[in-house]
Amino acid sequence: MPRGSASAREPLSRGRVLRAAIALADAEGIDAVSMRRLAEGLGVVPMALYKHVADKDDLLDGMVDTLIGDMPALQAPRPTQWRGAVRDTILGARAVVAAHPWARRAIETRTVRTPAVLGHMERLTQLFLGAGFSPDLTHHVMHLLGNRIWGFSPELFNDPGGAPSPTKRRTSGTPDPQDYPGILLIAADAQARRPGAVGCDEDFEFDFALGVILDGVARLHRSKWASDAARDGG
Amino acid sequence: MPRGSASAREPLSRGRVLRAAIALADAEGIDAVSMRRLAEGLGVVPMALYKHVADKDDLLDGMVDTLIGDMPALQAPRPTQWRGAVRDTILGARAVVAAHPWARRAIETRTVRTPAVLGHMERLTQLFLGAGFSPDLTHHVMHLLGNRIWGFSPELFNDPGGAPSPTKRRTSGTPDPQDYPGILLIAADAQARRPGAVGCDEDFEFDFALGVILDGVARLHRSKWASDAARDGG
DNA sequence: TGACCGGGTGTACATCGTATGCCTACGCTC
DNA sequence: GAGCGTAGGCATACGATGTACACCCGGTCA
Repeated sequence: MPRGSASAREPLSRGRVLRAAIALADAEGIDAVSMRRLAEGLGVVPMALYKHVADKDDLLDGMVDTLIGDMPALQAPRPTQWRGAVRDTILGARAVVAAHPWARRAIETRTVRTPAVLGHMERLTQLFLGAGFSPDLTHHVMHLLGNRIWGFSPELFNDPGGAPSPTKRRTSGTPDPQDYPGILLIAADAQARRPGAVGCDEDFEFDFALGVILDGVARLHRSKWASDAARDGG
Repeated sequence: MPRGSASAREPLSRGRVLRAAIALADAEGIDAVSMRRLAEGLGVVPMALYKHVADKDDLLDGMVDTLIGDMPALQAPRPTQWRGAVRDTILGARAVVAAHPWARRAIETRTVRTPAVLGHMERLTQLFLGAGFSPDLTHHVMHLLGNRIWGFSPELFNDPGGAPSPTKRRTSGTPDPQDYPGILLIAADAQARRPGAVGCDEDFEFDFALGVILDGVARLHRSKWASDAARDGG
């Protein structure tokens, strides 16, 4: 009865819920995604969502999963091209994550491994194995890449999220820049190299770091690190 | 009146609040740290905490800050020893973080840079600058290290936190291991190398990754990467 | 003496996730 | 068609959380 018009509202589904949640997070940030706000946007009562989603954790997992499901998959590259293929795969992931500012934090906080997440990890793993990397080295390389496989690295100097309101943070004294001459020096240097820019060039930093890592990996691979059976105590 | 004994309770202070919060997090996990639980443990009403802490974010910031303040600072090393000094500094941080399981997640989610955080970053920065790294290269190296400066890297394969209760996660189907042969292969290989072990050898993976990164950095430094003025378009 | 003020108290509110039970419409079998 | 299980949306309610706001008490200082 309270339902203004009993029109043929298309029924909910897990996919529709997840897509609505992603849209809401895109529009208003991840903190705006509460079961109540989400249900409201779908013209439905909050508890209705629980027919399609186990709980809020499952919702977040689903959001991350559908997002990562959108990441492009490359055609099988030639084994000699593994370096470029890895870079392309990771930069493709980076593009997807960059389009959804909430995704970085969401991926970091998720704990379970959903199919799309595993699929992305599997593709990268196959690139290394296909290039002749040993399973052992491949394993270590995946750890070495860490969250960089998702196309992001922690923001060391920038502040993610909104600007810290100036009225807050009164209890802990604001640190004095003069106490950190080294940081000040590299900040000034960066500023001089990119006049007018705010913050660091995250895209450059990411590609730089990825390059250093893949160079190191390539060197290990060439040195037949993989074929040495006994490398540590175990 | 409700205060059982009006004994001379030692007054609260920011330090006492933060130490109590850390102890609570150590004992029962970070989720147990609510303003109410914390106040209860201190024999005080919840709102009393707000006289020493701006809000819950400030509390978390303070916890991280005092924790990082405990990290050991090395004596100034000789410039030729920068690699070992960096490694020791980071492994020292790792030891502190490892002693407080909640710290990893807490550090990741914090956004503001508190004095102790900046101090740790400053010390590392100085190690590179002192070894003759250019400010530019030092800057990139700090980004390259990322969260690894805190002594942890994302857990790719393990599940942090409590075991996922088997009754949950019913909505999204559990993935079939057979769909991920590459991951399965490296997991089986790791299992064969360390029979009876559960999960990955995080300590080894961390040191391995740190070694690859520092090797790459050393090579860049030796190749006088820093002295090339024009390296990209900008 | 009286004003101030640092610090602890009490009450109250908005918001959140979600347990539980009900109600309705559809599709199945007999 | 009669009976009925089931999927999906609804209504209510509970406990927990962060924190705004007003108060009050004991000291210090003019």
